[in-house]
Amino acid sequence: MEKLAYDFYNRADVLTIARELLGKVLVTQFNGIATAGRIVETEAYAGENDRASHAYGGRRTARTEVMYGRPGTAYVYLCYGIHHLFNVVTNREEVPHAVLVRAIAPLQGIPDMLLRTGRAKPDHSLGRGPGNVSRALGITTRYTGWNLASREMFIAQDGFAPAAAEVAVTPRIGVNYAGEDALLPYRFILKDSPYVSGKKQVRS
DNA sequence: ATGCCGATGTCCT
DNA sequence: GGACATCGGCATC
Repeated sequence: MEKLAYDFYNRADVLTIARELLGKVLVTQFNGIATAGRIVETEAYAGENDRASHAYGGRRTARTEVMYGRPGTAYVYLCYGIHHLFNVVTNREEVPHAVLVRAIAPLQGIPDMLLRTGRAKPDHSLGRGPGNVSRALGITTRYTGWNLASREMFIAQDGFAPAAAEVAVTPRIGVNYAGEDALLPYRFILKDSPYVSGKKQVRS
């Protein structure tokens, strides 16, 4: 597998990056435990002009500072006091764009993912939803600011590339507070993946 | 299948 | 004090 290079993240169009992250592989190797999953759902957050973004209006806090930093770093923050949500910082420095990874299809280290998430058997909930993604991969806020080309945490390409017909675009989840920006088509999913988050999922 | 609820760090008013 | 890029469990239909 080939790690995504700096130039992949250092681009101006966060929507293109969010779309292209579909099918890529997110890998963690913390404490010698290797786990990996294929990204099947992403959301773009377009920084200062996006009401749904933590950086809306150019807001800078200790938490959001990494979004203003180097493209290709991890922005991990705590949501609702419980869930660690994993994002990829994009665009050049000082432009706080990011892509939230909302779901993965588990590829490697499934027994360790089960241990981390307290499940007995793998099912479609294992990598579904941004909180579950981080739990399965062992990602916590201590890894915010980490380079995504590091040995312990990176995104790679293994040759899988979804066709345009397999990709759907929808509004983002859980951003109703963002007014009109909640309607923007900034969420990208692999249509047929059972791991994609959202309301209706029947099979197990 | 749908809905309510509790958990609870960070940021804002 | 309240809202928030959520989740899982339980109650109810």
